[in-house]
Amino acid sequence: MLSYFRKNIPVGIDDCVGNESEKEVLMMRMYEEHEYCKKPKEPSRLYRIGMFAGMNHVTVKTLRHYDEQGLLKPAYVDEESGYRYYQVSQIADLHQILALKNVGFNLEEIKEIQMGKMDRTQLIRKKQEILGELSRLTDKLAQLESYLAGESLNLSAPVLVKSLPEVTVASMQTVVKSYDALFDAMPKMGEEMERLGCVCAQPEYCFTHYLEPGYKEEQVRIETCEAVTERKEDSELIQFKVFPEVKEAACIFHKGSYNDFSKSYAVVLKYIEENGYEICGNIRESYIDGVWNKESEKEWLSEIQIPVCKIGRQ
Amino acid sequence: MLSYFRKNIPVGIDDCVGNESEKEVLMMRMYEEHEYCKKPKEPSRLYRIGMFAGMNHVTVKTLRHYDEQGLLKPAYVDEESGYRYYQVSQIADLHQILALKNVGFNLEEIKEIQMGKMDRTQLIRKKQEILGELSRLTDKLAQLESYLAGESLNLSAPVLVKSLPEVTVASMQTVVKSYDALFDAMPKMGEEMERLGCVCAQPEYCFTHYLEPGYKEEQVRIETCEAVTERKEDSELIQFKVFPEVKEAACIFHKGSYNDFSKSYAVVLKYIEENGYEICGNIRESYIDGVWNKESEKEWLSEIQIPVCKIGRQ
DNA sequence: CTTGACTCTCCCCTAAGGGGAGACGGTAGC
DNA sequence: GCTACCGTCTCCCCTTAGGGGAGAGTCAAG
Repeated sequence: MLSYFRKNIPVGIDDCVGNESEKEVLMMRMYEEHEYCKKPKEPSRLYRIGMFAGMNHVTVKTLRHYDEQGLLKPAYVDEESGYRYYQVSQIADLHQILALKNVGFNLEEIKEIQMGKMDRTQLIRKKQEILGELSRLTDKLAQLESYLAGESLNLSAPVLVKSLPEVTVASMQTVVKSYDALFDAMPKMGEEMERLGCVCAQPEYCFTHYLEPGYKEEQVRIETCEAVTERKEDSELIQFKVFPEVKEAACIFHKGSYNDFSKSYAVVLKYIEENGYEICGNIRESYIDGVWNKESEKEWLSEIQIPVCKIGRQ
Repeated sequence: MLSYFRKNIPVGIDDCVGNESEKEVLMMRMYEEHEYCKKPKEPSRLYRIGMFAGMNHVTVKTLRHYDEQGLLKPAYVDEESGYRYYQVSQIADLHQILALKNVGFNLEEIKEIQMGKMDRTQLIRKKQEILGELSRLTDKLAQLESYLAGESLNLSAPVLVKSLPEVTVASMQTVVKSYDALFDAMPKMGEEMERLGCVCAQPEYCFTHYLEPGYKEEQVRIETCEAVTERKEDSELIQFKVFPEVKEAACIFHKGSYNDFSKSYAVVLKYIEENGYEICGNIRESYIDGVWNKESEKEWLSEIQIPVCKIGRQ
């Protein structure tokens, strides 16, 4: 505590300077000689920005930015050179800013805190924010893990959880002997829809709705649906119905022949399990490209949509 | 699957168009009539950007951005109007982009993945990234909790963990009867340093180093240190030494009389405990503003620095 | 032909600074 | 007093993943 001797150095310029006399006092202090220090002209209690930055492990740019934002004004700014001079006691203020930034507050919020507009509720709100971010991040991690577990297989056909909007459809229930017979009834349905004056919705959305959960080898009860712009009169073959919105559905695109559907099912079901979801609705298979517009089976495209919800979150 | 009938629609334009014949084919398909749909001029397999965006729960801006970045080029762009047209099969590509984004990849990385520059190591690196972010976030949470626990007390004098750089000091060991006698030996030390030709380091750093851990009421062995530019010859009173860098030190600023030091100690020690640190070095008290330059005790400023390390991380 | 809904490009904006250019300021050595 | 060198100033552009809007052109329906 050698500076102990310097009792008679003029003091009291804690507030930011504004007039000439204050400036003079500050400059006097800057050039005051230490009792024994051999660098008499080095400012002793006022530091230029580079030194102040170095003392506090921050960059010059950062200090200038805080000055601009009004978070930490230098104790004194030379009018002609524009040089910023900082006091040692401002370390504490900077310290506070850095600590608040560490907790996740942004500069705007920190400024409000400085102005005293800070209460418990804001701290709690920030805590909620962090918790939310934390859960989002753990979700990401789980998905990444599932990618890592499944090799690159599911990188080209990834699972995405999205919502399915409400949709009005023309539907036709059938029981097909096997999955192969799935498309047999379709021509009839097309004719019937044309007869009833149906207009297809845009974008087109044509899918098979599996009416029973689980996998059965035969006697599969399904519903063939096509989105339409409005309900028409029900006929013997066709009923109109509205599917309510599905908040979350795990979806995967399947490219290629329908014989390989099981692979895509494996991927999406694994995803559901590994990411803490459970199936909470009947599965839809949406047909996008197929024999009607693609010559090669390899170009066929479908989407499997499985309504899910997070376990425990009902 | 009503579009089943449309077997004879020209196909095979999966690649992005470039020449005139391809364009014509595409436009043909756009204006193709459905068998039964009543909006014959509505494009059937090509969608404009708004529709394509709506189908996929993304914004138009996003699609345009992906186009610019080369992540998802529209299947066809009208040369005169500049309109972007998307194919249904591109939903799968968009799907992949969104899924990768969900896992935390940025657009640049996604582009690399699309180009096949993707291997397991990158997935693992991304996982490490997420884990790091996760631990940073839990740290934030812990600090926030400690703020919440301590009311607003420590918001004005927050604890910050930072590094202390290597420093060369002149030191003088003494045993003081009580903390009150701490400053008694200082004038002597100042004179001696002057005699030895010491030059104070800039910025000034003058502190008491407590040589024994724990708190003792009397017979405190301390070391008074002042940073200097270079070593000089040791004298009977003064030795020169180099403090190595301290990687992590929990620091707190203390404003006001030294009688209240215990309060600041309480705050910082609580912080250390609550944030999973432990003390791993001797405590320093750095004196910044004091009786030598401030009239009012309220303006005195000191900093308590406690070397710490994360428990378990050595 | 008009209207309204869509789309285009172009420009500026975000948070917290980073990087650099060109011009001064301050100090040290000669 | 001159020069070299470092520190600092302001000003400008850049980062991500798009958002907002202006002004102009397009598309389909009445």
